[in-house]
Amino acid sequence: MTGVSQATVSLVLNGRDDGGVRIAPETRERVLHAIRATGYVADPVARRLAARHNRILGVFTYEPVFPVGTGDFYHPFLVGIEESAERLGCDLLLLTSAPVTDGRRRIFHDDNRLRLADGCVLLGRSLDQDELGRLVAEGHPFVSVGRRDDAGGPVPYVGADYSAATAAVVRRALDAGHTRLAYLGQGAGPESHADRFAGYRSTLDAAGLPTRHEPTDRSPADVLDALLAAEVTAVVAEEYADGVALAGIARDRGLTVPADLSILALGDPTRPATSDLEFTGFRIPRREMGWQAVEVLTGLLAAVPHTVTQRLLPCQPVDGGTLAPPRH
Amino acid sequence: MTGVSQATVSLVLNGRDDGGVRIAPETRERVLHAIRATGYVADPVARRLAARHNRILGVFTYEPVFPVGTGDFYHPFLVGIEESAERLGCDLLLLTSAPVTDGRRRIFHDDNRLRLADGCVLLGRSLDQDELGRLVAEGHPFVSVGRRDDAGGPVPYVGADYSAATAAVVRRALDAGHTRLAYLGQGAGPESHADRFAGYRSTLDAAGLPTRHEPTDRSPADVLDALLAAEVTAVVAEEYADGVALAGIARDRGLTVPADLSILALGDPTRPATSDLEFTGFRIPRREMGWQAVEVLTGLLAAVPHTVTQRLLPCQPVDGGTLAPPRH
DNA sequence: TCAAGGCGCTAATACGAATTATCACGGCCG
DNA sequence: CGGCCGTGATAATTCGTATTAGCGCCTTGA
Repeated sequence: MTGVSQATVSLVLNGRDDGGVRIAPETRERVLHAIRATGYVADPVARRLAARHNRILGVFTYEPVFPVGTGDFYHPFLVGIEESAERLGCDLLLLTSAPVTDGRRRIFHDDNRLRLADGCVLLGRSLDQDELGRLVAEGHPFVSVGRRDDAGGPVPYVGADYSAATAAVVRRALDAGHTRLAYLGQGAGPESHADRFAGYRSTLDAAGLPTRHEPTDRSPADVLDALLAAEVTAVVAEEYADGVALAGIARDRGLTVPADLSILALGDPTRPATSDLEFTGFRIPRREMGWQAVEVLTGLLAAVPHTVTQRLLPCQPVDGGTLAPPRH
Repeated sequence: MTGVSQATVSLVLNGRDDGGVRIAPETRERVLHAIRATGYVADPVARRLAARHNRILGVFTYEPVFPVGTGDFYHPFLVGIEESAERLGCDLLLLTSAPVTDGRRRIFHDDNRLRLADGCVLLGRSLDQDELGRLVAEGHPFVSVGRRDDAGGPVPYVGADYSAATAAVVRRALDAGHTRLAYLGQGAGPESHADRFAGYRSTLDAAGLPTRHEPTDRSPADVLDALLAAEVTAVVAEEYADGVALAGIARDRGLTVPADLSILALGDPTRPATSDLEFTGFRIPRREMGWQAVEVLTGLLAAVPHTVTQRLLPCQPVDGGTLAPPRH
């Protein structure tokens, strides 16, 4: 249309006028006019191949991206991620094609489109250690939402400070006069569980009080029996849903929460569970974690110096009504 | 590593053994071994450049993808889209980078990554007519979630049959004995509104009853006054939230819903609105619309013959408690 | 005896843009 | 008049893959 070469179009298209590049204003105008007339847009694929980046951020979740069963626990993270992406002019590639092998989604498979994106945000309660290690080893830029242990190298993350938040919850129970507290949950496995347990244990240790760990592989009724037998007066529940179940069975037995038993929830519900109780505990800054994850990732991509790539955000305390002084 | 050419690797990588392609089993094994050893994965960008498609579906929303303010009205659509995409082994590209110009997001801008995807799902109450026309004209494969009028050509869509669903709701009111019904809402503009109004009007026309259209640009109080003055006994509310507002003001005036006034809601809430009433009306098959949208799109892409590209799905009636026979 | 085809593989090319080295052309200087 | 420089543009190369037309040798059938 304009009689110029492909190179010239490229230069005009990208508004280049820096070092060494010179286009006569008249020519530039002619090309721009043709671009507008035809609505020409550079093929993003070819562009990416040549330029090595394309402002696309991958989002990989170990759970379905738009969850149904998990009661939308992950939704706020995605809201935050989207808001950041929009602000930064990035598109999001949801890696939904990852096949489920051996009961879990895998990032690396024989047609993964991971590298189509400049970098990647990882989401999920527990990330596969091998895959994480491989991401680190191969130098893929990525950020985990949620703290992760090293995997052959430091893992960039934006997590919630479960340890501090749990410690704060436990201290509130201590302040209320409790001396026999139990931790209800795994307390191990995913970092988020281990961190909570660490916060629980260290606070009680510091207070010189005994700890008690109640696993969740038994029925709530059995758990309650064990707790009562041990004269426990306050329980911190790793999972909101476990707290709800315990409260339910306690009520069935004629016990009142919190008068007879205080129950504290360490975070928002990850499994669907409804209760008319509002639990004392804390709220996870999920949206903010999404924001900052994208921030860290783009910082990584742009190699911005002094970017802190491991961040723990504080959780917001929730008063609720499930903590009361112990009976004597 | 194996001493073979790039072409051979490509052939082995893609498991080609069809027409004309022959690789010695021994060679194939050697290459496969090297691939496994190095964890080599073909660059999806280059692959796309050569193959012209990449199993990536674009998702463009005229509202934020992960909405907060709209009370997650769009969430179920996305759930359906994701489920289909996962089943089909497709990734989703959320076109979040679309800039907002003149108060609305635009698909076409000077760096749109639309063509990176094989096709595109469009979501939103009202799609820009010009952009829709351009998509049709340029032959971009796409599907709209929600029925759309032609835009210089037929628009592929998967919509809800608002017209039929509204007609059914109105007929229920007629069966209950109502003869003076009003339509509360725009009744025009987006296709979804126009369709509802068409269902309302045609049903009353067929019954030989008068129609009454109450716009929403006045306060609920004024609306209620007008309705009572006209001795209207049943109102169909285009928007759930408008129904809630009307019910609220009616209650303030000492009226009872539905004894004094029946209020029917034409679909799920699109704006946040809470009410202790469960409205009689219908439910939009949002998740299913998402499923089928992806189905239509992939049908379009694969040029599957006899694919119906314009589909209207039935809405599910909801009984609720806001319809009662009129007082005499 | 010879054309036709089978065999396993590779060289070359296409995909569409970004980038860089280089070109032709005047004008200016000494 | 030759050399130099600033101009404005382009040819050529690159990115990493998919695809195709052959390569030379050997077997087969007529």
